[in-house]
Amino acid sequence: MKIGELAKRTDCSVQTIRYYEKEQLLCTTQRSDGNFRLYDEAAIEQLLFIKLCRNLDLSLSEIRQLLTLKRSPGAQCDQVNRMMDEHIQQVETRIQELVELRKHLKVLRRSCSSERTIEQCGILQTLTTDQHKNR
Amino acid sequence: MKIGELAKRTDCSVQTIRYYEKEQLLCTTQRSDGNFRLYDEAAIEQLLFIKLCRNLDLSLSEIRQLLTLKRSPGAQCDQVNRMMDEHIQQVETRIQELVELRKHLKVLRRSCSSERTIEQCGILQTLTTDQHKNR
DNA sequence: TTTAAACTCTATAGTCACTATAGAGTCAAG
DNA sequence: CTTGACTCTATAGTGACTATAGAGTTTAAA
Repeated sequence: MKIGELAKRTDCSVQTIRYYEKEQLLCTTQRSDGNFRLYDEAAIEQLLFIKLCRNLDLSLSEIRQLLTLKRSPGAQCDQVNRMMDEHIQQVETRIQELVELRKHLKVLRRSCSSERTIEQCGILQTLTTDQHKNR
Repeated sequence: MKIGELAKRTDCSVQTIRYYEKEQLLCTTQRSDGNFRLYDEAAIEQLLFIKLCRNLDLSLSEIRQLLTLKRSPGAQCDQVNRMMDEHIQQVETRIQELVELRKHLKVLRRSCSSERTIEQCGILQTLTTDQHKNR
């Protein structure tokens, strides 16, 4: 299977696959006579695993760690658990930040209506006034 | 006031100030004999305005638009309102995504406990099994 | 007065996870 | 044998900075 078919079967772009290889998330593969990458079914598995992790917003570095761990089945899985806990914490924090942000944005948005000129614009006025609070 | 003092008074790094100048968020300033940038109080105002907008997660491009609008006080402020509405929508969407993600992560995390080996690791097992669902 | 420290300058590279492009080579069908 | 679809490598771009190198400027102390 050449890279194009792998891309199609995993719904991943060709460039991304090459990028993952460079980043050591996929092993270097056999090459054909014409220097084309050749993949087997295991490559599909590996790539789908990576995609799944990316959907969970894990970084490539985190995924690299997981892949390494997968290769030592006897080790304790504390490290996997710790990574997940940290990751969940990061997501929690980001949600909190965004909820706060949304609140601010809505307050700000309510301070203006469409019929005004820039000069009267409640949003710009609020922003301009708030500058001074930040000093 | 030289760039270092401006940085201190706005709690902004020197590099960031130079970056904003390059990106046309701050005007080019007078220079001293030794080619140092010289700022006045208005620069503080402008920079604080930018910081405030960045805290609202507005992009530099959005902020550039706001700054341009601020300079034409007679114009209608529809554009400001529209930008804010779009921005709020983006934040909403991202919050929804992250809430979904958090749910997935928590389910996944509950599938494992610390005393297991990698081989028994519920997280890795789930991820490895889920691969197949995605095909 | 020298010299050292602290500041400033420009230009460039790095971050992350890709995406896009150029320019060249490979391969199968018609 | 040529066309078109594919593949290869290498490089640059994204956004909003951060970090570095190597040079010049200014201020204060020795």
